[in-house]
Amino acid sequence: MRLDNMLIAEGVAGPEKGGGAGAAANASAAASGGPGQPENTIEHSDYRAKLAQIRQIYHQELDKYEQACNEFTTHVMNLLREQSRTRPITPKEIERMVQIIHRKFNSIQVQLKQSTCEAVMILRSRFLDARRKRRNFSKQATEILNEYFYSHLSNPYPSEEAKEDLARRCSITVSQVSNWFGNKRIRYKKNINKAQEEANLYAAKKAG
DNA sequence: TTCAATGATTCATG
DNA sequence: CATGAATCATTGAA
Repeated sequence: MRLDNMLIAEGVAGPEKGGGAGAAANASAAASGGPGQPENTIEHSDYRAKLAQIRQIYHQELDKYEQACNEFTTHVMNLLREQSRTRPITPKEIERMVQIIHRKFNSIQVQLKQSTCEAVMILRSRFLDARRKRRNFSKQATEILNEYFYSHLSNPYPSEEAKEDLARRCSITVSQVSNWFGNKRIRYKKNINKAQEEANLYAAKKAG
């Protein structure tokens, strides 16, 4: 079942009791290619804490259902035993009854797995989104980038080498340099008036 | 707490 | 694939 694999892969659900056949977990770890560096440690432990919380709730609910299922089963068995005094009841009939009950509770558990799976997916996407870990660049870094931008205002498109150089000097990645220039260009164009002050500022700085 | 600035992502284009 | 545009999510100052 896909749901089980998913939950197991996230460490939410343990192996099925009774020794289910273990299916190969296909790693869907699509490396984002970009600056998705595994710069965790703190972030990651936070992630795992929340994952553990989900796991705890999951097992809690699972136990609850299992217990309820057992209770209900014995209850029904007792009823059947009473009835057996007034009419014949075959073992087949009892077995069928038990199966029906188990199927019902099983479908409830599937729902539980589904909602747990959903919660894990949401948690994952939230932690995978780098926009949530945004930090502003250092003052000097923006200084360097602005200096380049305004001294190449007629053609603010740094070559790959220039990007690498800027990245090195700013202690950021080339992707971040590209992002910065992408944002800068469009935001400069958006209101030239205000940006003009900045342009003058950097022009003066260069002259001085 | 509000809000502009800002870094990152998504989507369309060529 | 690089870019522009729109949008998202966080930061930092008012």
